[in-house]
Amino acid sequence: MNLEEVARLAGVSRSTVSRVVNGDARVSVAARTKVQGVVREHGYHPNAAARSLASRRTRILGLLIPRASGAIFSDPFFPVLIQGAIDACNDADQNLMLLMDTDEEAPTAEGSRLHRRVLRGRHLDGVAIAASVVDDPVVALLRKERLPFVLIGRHPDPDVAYVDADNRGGSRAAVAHLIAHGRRRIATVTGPMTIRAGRDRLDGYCDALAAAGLPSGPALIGDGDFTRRDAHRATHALFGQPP
Amino acid sequence: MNLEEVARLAGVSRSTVSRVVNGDARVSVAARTKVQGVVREHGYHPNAAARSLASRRTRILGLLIPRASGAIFSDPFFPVLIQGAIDACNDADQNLMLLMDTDEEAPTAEGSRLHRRVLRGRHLDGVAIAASVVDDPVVALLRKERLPFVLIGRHPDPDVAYVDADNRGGSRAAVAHLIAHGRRRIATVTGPMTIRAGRDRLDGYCDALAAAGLPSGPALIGDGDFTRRDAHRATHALFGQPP
DNA sequence: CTGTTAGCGCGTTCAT
DNA sequence: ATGAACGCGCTAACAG
Repeated sequence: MNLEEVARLAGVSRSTVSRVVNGDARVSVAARTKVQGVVREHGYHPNAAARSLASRRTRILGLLIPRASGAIFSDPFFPVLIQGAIDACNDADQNLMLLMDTDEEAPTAEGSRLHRRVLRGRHLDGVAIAASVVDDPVVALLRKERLPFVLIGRHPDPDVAYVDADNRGGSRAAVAHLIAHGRRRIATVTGPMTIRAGRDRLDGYCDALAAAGLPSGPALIGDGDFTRRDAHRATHALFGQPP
Repeated sequence: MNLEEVARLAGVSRSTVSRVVNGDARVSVAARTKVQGVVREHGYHPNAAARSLASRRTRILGLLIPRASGAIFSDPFFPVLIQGAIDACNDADQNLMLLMDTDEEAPTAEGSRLHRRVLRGRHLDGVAIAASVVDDPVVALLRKERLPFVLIGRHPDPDVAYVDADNRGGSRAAVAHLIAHGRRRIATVTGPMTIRAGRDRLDGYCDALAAAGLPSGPALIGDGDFTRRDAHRATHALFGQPP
């Protein structure tokens, strides 16, 4: 069952069927009704490949996930991220392709096998990149290929689009909330200081304390690494208890 | 840059280039070398959509994930599953599309919007279904559409392909290991008895105890629900301690 | 508002 | 071993 057949059965041309299927307004009510009937009756559904070939859009978005450090396992952020990406795609009638490099294959300047297969094959309309390192070669590659992309997490280059949480502001707000409720001795467990989000959250904590004229200091700051386990340990340490 | 251009630059026909790209043996060494040179030099890569349209294969496999109960967040199994699926796809030069129904849209007999868009659009070569309920309507739908699929988790219908862990055997082996190391009073924390894997693991536990002539009983069996939190609670309860 | 006409880029016979 | 020719199913001008 394809456009041609539907057209024949409905007594119109392929173009008209295509217009109906794609919600083009320039179709008479009669023709539209007729076509919709045939479509429903025969369960017609457009072929994705043909559509992509003709329209030059795949309706597929990529989500590139780093393999490094098995982050996808330990960091509870990833399930949330993935679910969010799926939901957003569903809302936009797009599909989500999950991308991750092979074990041995760190991305190089020429691009990995994954890169060649997916990114260069014009398999995607665009790609979101989770947790890339700042000098990730993938940025340069995607640019050269003019494939739209967005980084998840701040990027220094002003020409690179990114989305990020307001880590500093959020942290500041959280601490300000405690202060507003009368707390005067507020501790924090940080993330790694090598990671932007870690620094920003600590900065926000310091912002709020400074604004309220409250003290901080090493005794109130525990080192964490964004894992549950380490947060547990660091919190016990802050309270002067064994873990 | 497409087949046509590569052919022109290499002084051969499109067919020959296609053969080289697809690893067809029936090409002279001279032609092959020449074509490969042009391909590398100009960074040619076949267009996925055109390829799919002509070959009727997309090189995309789907992984259908249930939305129910936010399992993707709480169950550590999903990140592992996803990573495994990606790796397997990479190894087979396939791509992975992640599928999940919208919030409001439980799968019905006619199929959800997701279903229509992806499954019927012949967007996939096949699909793996994670944690479907036994009477999931998706099974009947996929069958009717002749889209290859496999369930993750046992399914009663003998005509339905599935993969599953040997829950009973694994559980039995674990308990037998403890017994072999001299333990005589062995407790377990179960999963929900409404779930096949939960029952099977409890059965395996009982198998091993019975084989060794060791006792079990309510005092040694804690009720869990596969969440970390509940396992924690149940374990404390088994030891007669507050959680 | 509708139909006709060209492609989109590639796989695949079928001759040669 | 190679090339010509057709078709995959659809979108997008264009003309009417």
